[in-house]
Amino acid sequence: MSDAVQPHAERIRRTVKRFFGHDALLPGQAETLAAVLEGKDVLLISPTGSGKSLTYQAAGVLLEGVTVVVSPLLALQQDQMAGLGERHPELRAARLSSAETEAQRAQSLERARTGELEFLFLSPEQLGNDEVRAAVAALAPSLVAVDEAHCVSSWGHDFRPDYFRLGDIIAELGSPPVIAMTATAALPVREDIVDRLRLRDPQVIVTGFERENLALGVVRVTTPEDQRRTVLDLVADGEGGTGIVYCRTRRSAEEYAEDVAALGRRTAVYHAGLPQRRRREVHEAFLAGDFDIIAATSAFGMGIDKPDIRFVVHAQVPESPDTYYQEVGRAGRDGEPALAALVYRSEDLSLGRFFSGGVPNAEDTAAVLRAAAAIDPSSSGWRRQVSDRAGVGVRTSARILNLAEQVAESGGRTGTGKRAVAAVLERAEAHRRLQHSRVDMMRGYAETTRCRSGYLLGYFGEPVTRLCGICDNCRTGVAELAWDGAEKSSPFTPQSPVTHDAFGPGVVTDLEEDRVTVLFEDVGYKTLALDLVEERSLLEPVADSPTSS
DNA sequence: CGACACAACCATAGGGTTGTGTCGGTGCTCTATT
Repeated sequence: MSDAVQPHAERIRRTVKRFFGHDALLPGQAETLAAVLEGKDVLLISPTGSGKSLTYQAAGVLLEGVTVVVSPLLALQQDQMAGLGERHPELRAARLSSAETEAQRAQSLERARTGELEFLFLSPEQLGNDEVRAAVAALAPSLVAVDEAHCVSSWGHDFRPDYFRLGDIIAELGSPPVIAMTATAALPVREDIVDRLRLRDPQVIVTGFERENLALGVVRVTTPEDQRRTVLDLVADGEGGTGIVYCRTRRSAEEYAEDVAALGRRTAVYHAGLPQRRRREVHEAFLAGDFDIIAATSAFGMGIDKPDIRFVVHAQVPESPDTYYQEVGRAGRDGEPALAALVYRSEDLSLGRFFSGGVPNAEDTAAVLRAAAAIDPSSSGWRRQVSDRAGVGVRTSARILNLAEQVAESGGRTGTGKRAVAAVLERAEAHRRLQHSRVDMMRGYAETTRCRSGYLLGYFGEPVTRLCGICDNCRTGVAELAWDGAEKSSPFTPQSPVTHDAFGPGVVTDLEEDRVTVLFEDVGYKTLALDLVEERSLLEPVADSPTSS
């Protein structure tokens, strides 16, 4: 046990025993709780089912005062509150959302004021509302827990821009310690979380990434007919086990649901186009074991904590290893063997590029920057006013404002002129390049002859010390040919800074015998052949700065 | 970016080719009607 843990160990142990009935803590929990007691921020990266909820709950109990829990989905908030209510009725929780009436909301705030509530659940959008934020700030919360914190990065850039404002919001809540929790986060996602939540010198705690019971595999197909048959064969091979078929479009999910049902499995379709009620029904029936197979879009995911999912088949390749790992991570939580099969047609990669392609146009950007400069930022509903005045939709407008803020933070050009507009657009372009490079990394995964597990672990910045032995490449023996053991005779080291002639500064994310993958600040992930890099000395290690030694 | 629907085209019938347009994922919240 580390020195930081020691002074608090007894108190932590007693609290966890008394409130949650556990004698021992799981990996990462004690460190997280000790750090929070020291007033530090924590980024906790830990698989689902490893006790992340208990960690923030115990932290909330250890710290006097109300804990604000930021959670992305209303359904998830409901699950968490129900779990608390069932197991720990003495730990009172409430939430503020659009599902509560004005009277209920007032009552919850009142209960929080009198100290009756331990936990208050909110979406980032609620906290983005001026009045709600002021009311929560008046409670002087002692802790902010951000659940599913990867959403900051995956949604904050465009889909749910309020995620990008959480840093400012937490400051307005009085800057209490923050626990950000997620199951997976590659380097740029961690950076987004730390930057956007404004975590102060956070303790980054990573516990077990590898899923030893998950057999990864890829089936390469060329025609749509081939693809369809392969998916259905994989489901049929599932030997009666429970599984998910992930599809990229609602339509494809509908079609596969029909085809799979024809195999005689109890099947349902799930996507965001279904009525709310139906979605809840399917979700609950699946957890209860009343469906065998769900054909779904990416809408089916967070909150699916079912231990005995035996396989996850991707009918089309997703847009990034980040998404892929999240989705396959739902299989085999019980530790029994599980299968993750990707049916890969390279044409499907283009959909990933389309979905991550949008960059705001120059006219909208200029209009929003002008409107923002003309309206007093402290006036209520500023963002709404800016959007109205600029004549640009709220979401686009919010995104442009977020981009402009990032430009300002990094010392870029501000104001309303041509060069300020260009700086905003360049920022958006840089993000688009990162997204597209993630698609390239997904292609790399699908086409690699390496151990698949090793490829993903490397992508997520984890040390690769052995072959998984159960992925398709390991089983056919091709992975062994590429494997050169844990020792790498490369001039580069994982996680170390480098600089490239054309791509600029970056960080080494992964090493193979003959190539190196670098995450560049401006262009995202690039995998470079080592012989070429050495021959032309394209890539130079950057000496460690004195501060980091 | 690419799949798909639909229309126009050729030319004396209807099926293939080419061109044009549309659509594609993830959720919160607010507001006005039933």
